[in-house]
Amino acid sequence: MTRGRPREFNVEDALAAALRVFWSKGYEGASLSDLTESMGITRPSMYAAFGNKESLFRQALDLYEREKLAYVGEALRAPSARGVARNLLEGAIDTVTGNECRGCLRVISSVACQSAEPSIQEDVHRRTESSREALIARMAQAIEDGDFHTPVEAEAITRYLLAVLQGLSIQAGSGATREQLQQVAAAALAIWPSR
Amino acid sequence: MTRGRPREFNVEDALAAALRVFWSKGYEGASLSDLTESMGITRPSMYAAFGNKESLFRQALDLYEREKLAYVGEALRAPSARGVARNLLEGAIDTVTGNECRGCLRVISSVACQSAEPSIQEDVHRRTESSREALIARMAQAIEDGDFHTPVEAEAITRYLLAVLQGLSIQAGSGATREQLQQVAAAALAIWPSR
DNA sequence: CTGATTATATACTTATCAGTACAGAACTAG
DNA sequence: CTAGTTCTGTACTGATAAGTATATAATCAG
Repeated sequence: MTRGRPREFNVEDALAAALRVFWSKGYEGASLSDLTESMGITRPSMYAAFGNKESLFRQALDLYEREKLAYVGEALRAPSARGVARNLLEGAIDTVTGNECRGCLRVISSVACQSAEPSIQEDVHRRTESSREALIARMAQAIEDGDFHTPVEAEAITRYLLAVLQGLSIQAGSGATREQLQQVAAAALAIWPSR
Repeated sequence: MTRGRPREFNVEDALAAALRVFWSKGYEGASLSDLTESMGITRPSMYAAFGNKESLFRQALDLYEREKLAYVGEALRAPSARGVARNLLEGAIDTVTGNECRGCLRVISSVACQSAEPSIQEDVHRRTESSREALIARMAQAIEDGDFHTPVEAEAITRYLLAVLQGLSIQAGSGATREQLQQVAAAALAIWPSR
């Protein structure tokens, strides 16, 4: 029951193109001209389909989390804290080096939106915090399970692991190769203090 | 022997003000109006004293490295790899939480200059690489000294430590407290594989 | 075929960007 | 004092930013 002239472009494809632009240039660095050119649509079509630049960015973040951060939820289901850490490290390396854009869009956004509208910063912050809470809960369970050789606090070990993962994103964005990042992950896992 | 009308502002103070603006907003997020307002000078005065926005940014980076990254050079002179790691972690926490701006300007710049002029990206990249080379050399020495309990490669352990440090910067920028970051550092040091 | 509806393309709006022209002000050299 | 030099403030430049008005094109309901 669609009335009126039908849309001539595919919304998902256009959103995927916008995601690539935001991923490589950041929210503020991506101009509407950059975006609409990559999306293959005109400016009014973008506004009609996605609202405005901020809304387009949020929808691109949603797509990113659905398509590129799915590994996080799976990683948490590993049977041990070591398995969680290994899965997260491997998944992060895949994501930050396995696409045409380097680095993690969430990490990029948490840094590169410092001068953007507060609503954008809050959105990015909320997403980051929600993942951290989930990882803290998983680590608390691992502590209860007796996974750790040494006494650790759930938040501290979580923030430590997140720091390594964030560092992988930074280094990927600065040109580190997949092999170099795999050595980092191997070093981190070699000293990881749990089963 | 200065001829002509004397400058009415202090160049170092103005540069320090510009540094704070770049630090909090990034290179592209900092507009000339933001900069000159914080510096307390007019636009032509800025251009006369510093050249242009890019040159101002480079000089601000120079000032940042002189004043805020001095701890890196000192940290490398610790007698053991563990001492180097501890000093770098402590120095990083001081720098990323001890100023009115949060995070490390170098890390911020390596992410937030993705859509800036290539010459800026190259400058930031070169500075980052130079620090990494120095740390790799120090770790190679530590390996030769027999500091490490387990076999490690200098570049891998360097990139691992840098990843933790970069993660501290990201988390500071996202609102983590000094105490939270100190727990991360403590966790990293507790499992650090050398004397 | 007609009318309502929705999408498209062109061309516009206002605001802001980095950078500068120019006139006048403040100093030194003589 | 005057002449030369350098800095300051106002007001501008052209380019680009995000967002939109308007006319037209393509569909559906009747």
